[in-house]
Amino acid sequence: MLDLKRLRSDPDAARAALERRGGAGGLDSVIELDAQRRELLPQLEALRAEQNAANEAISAAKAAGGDASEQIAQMKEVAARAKELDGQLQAAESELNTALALLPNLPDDDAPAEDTVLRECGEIPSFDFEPRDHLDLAGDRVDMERGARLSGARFAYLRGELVMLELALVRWTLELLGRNGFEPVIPPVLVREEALHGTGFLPDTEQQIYRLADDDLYLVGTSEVALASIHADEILDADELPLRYAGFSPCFRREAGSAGRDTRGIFRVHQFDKVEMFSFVKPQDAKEEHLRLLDIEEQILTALGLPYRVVDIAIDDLGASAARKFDCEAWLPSQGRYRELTSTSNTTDFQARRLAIRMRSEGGKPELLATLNGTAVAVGRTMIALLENGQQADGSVVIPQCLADCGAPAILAPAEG
RNA sequence: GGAGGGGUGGCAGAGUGGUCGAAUGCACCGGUCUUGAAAACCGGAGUCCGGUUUCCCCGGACCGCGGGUUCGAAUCCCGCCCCCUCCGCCA
Repeated sequence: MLDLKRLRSDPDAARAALERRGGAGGLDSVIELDAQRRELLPQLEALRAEQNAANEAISAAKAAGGDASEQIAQMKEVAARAKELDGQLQAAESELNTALALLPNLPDDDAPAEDTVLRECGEIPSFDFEPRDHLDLAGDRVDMERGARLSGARFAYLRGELVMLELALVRWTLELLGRNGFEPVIPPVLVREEALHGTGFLPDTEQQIYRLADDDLYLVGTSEVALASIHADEILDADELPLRYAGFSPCFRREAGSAGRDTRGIFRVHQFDKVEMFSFVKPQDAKEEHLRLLDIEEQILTALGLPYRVVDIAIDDLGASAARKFDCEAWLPSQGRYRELTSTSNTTDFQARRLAIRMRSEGGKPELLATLNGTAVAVGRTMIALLENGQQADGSVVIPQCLADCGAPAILAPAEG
């Protein structure tokens, strides 16, 4: 959510920023509704003041044993008018809130108009054989057929050695993040609407989200939702910032509208596990923290021996809450191209405002802080990259030593059959 | 799932229709006293929204959240959320 005061005092700057991300249409109605509200509010407050004064007089009269029936009769009318005004005000406010919630975050000045590759790192492997894709390499350790039989398309059983690989990957990642100040968290993945609204996924991406039929709860598409909400309605001590969390949880996405895309294997599935980084920082530290999250993502990819590139994401591809976003894309030999593995966003005060997360500096007033998120490891996609880049001519896969040290098999046997 | 109890300021805890934004205690921040400290005493202090001579004052809102009754609601009524206890069930 954007700062209404800033929109009011400098609408042109906001309009210019919103136009960069493809339309400032909603802004005008916000400003109009705000003006409406600001006209009604003082009227209502004047009536309330009148009521308050009368209430004092009435109770004084009654205490003195006098009669206040005339004044009470008068106040009846005032109360009726106040009620009517209040109705109008609430209608205006609710429209205003809806309109305001539809506005995305203002993009960072540095966010580019086009996707921009910042760098390519690591060595793209060259094979003296035709590289297999992850599904061929995994065999029935990624069991799509039975997954589909159980739950439908885009679901899979992960089996055998790959389970141990996942656990090692998660363990290794959480330890690395722990050294970087992130507290591990396993959050609820079933959340109320407020949490999704607060993080900007609603009303923006409804069609991507699973909703329970009987319980006003939603399955999260990322633990970002739960991590952001961990401090909702709190005023944090500025001295204890930054606060960093590493969430580990399954993620659920409907993938509506992506029919026919990435249908093979587990690249795009309805359920996957992910380790997510989330930071609460002072506003002035947000950009630096963003680079820090990106750096950790790169450290992870580098340590796993995966060739990757970093993309500065175009303004029109930013999610509603992001002011700027970097993706890390790993090289997939079977596709001969880079594909998204991780992503980090600076959401500035957009989520903090919606979730009412503030900080207080020594002796100061509460002020909004900034939130940032970044993928540490999207397990499914990372395993794809590990399999495909680590494959050998016989179909076996060499797993990085750091993961073997955490309990992964050092070498995955060739798939059977 | 059944039965009951409860959500009040940073914490504890009064308050069941009328000067209640809210007693009191603790904690906190000033000040007096003291060589210094403690104690004692005096004073201050919440959040949000408007206005404004922009933190100086004025108005409004906030006693879990949202409605309702009333001239007037922390207090009465309804719905929701959360916490606790007991029973049942369960990994």
